Amino acid sequence: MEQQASKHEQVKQHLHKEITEGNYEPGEKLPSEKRLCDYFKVSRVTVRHALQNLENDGFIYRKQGVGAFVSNQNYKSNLVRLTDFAEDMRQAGLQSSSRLIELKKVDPIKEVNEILDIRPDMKLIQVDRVRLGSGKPIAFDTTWLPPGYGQLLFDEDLTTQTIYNIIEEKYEIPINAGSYRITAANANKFISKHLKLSEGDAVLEIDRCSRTTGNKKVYFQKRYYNPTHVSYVMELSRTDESQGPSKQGLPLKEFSPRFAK
Amino acid sequence: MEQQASKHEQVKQHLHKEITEGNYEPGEKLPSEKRLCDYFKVSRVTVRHALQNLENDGFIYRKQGVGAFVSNQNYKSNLVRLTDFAEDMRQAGLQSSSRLIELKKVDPIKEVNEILDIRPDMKLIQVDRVRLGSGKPIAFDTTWLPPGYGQLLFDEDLTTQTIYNIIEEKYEIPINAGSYRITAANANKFISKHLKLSEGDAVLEIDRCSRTTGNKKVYFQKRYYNPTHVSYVMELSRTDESQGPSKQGLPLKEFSPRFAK
DNA sequence: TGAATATACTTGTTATAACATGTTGTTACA
DNA sequence: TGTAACAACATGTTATAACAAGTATATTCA
Repeated sequence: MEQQASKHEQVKQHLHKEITEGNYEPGEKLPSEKRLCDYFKVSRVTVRHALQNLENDGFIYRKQGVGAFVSNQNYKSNLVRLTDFAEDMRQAGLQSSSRLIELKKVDPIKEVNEILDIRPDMKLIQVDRVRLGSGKPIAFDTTWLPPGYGQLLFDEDLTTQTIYNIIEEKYEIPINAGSYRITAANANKFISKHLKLSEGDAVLEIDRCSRTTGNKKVYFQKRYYNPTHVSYVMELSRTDESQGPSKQGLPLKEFSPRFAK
Repeated sequence: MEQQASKHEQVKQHLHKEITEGNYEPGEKLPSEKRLCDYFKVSRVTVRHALQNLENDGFIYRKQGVGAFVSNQNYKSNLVRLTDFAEDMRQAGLQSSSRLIELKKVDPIKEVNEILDIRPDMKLIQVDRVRLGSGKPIAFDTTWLPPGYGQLLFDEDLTTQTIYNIIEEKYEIPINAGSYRITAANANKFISKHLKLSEGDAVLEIDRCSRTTGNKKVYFQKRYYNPTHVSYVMELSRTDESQGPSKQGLPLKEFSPRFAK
């Protein structure tokens, strides 16, 4: 039995669908609240609730006395998408693939076991991969998983699928949270070989730990990007008032990896 | 004549003040909506509007049937504060200072002039500084400004004041937007000397361009962080529903430089 | 004592209604 | 023709009201 969503949620989804399907041009005005009330046969409270949510998510913006308009940007407001390598590549117009270097069970690593919140004597599943964009090596990464999650990977094709995808879509383990650390490192012999760099060349290192329900750690990954191909770009901008000066910083409008070919 | 703020705004500000002043512990439950209605002598619509805004800003979270609670994080929701080195240091509990290496007028630099959107033959003001946290070198940065803005710096004490501060607070030129690029680089002889590193060591490079009203570029800066002292940390987390799976990525809860001593 | 149930309380949803405030286009007047 | 006043319309604010749904606590019964 399917749970019926609330009315404001239905209205939101309907409008969201129309926007993402391109039925409205960026900047185009949505029907007035009154019209939406009549169309959906709901009260103005409900319509405004839906519009409020769409505004919070950055799909529309509103002007008093004028109307609600579809945002011209395709930025996902404060949503950050750096979860999936394949997705990143797709957006950059590159074909994503991976070269599996190794998939093996390894002895516990003190630092990693602590991060993953598992017993210090528990073995780990380790995945080493080179990540390719249209055939060119973009990044090298090593992923560690607790055995419970790690064993899910042994029957999967890791050259075309991302770990994120296997975990979340095939096994329906939702990734609800993650922490990321961005730093710089010198490529060692192993990494530089795979990224076709010289030993000692600077690489962009991203450490991340993804968590599922109950803050349970699913995997920890160290990824090394070739900085000539990848950098992270951020756009901050105050649209208008917000309030006062920049005592609170600027709202993040975009944060994404940028790829150079 | 002072403009009277709306009631829900007053309620929000009142609660916000109490939260930031520490009258509520993180995780502590706020009074129920009913109580807030009675206390502020407003309707439930108004109270809920205020709570909704506080929730959007990340100061509280709510649980149906239970109540509203003060967030334990001091994250500024989707506001990102990486504008000011001094501020960053203060939050890390370190004393901020700068060592001015050079402040000079230099010949146009093709790449920089293009970024700053000024004529290719226009000279630039260049500021080289070592940024210190409690006396230890944390970063080296070079800033280029168009002569108009640059000349404002010649009478200022750049060892204690940040450029951002001088521009925005003293000359009241608001910084409304900025773009940032995070990448990795090998420290050259010059940089490594100032950061007490070895030549070739990897450093975290942040390029940023700050803009004022009308998207006018105010300055362009290249900053090199010692990665053993500084990395950028990001926290993404879905509080609850949002909607469906993570097709849209995760909301950013925190993004800030992290300092190790 | 332990589990099921009832109850009170809390937030979530939705409708109706009135007025405030901002915008735009039209109309009337100089 | 140009401007000022006005009307129509849009979103913003706020109150009242009722019910839905989730949670916690007290109560009852086995």
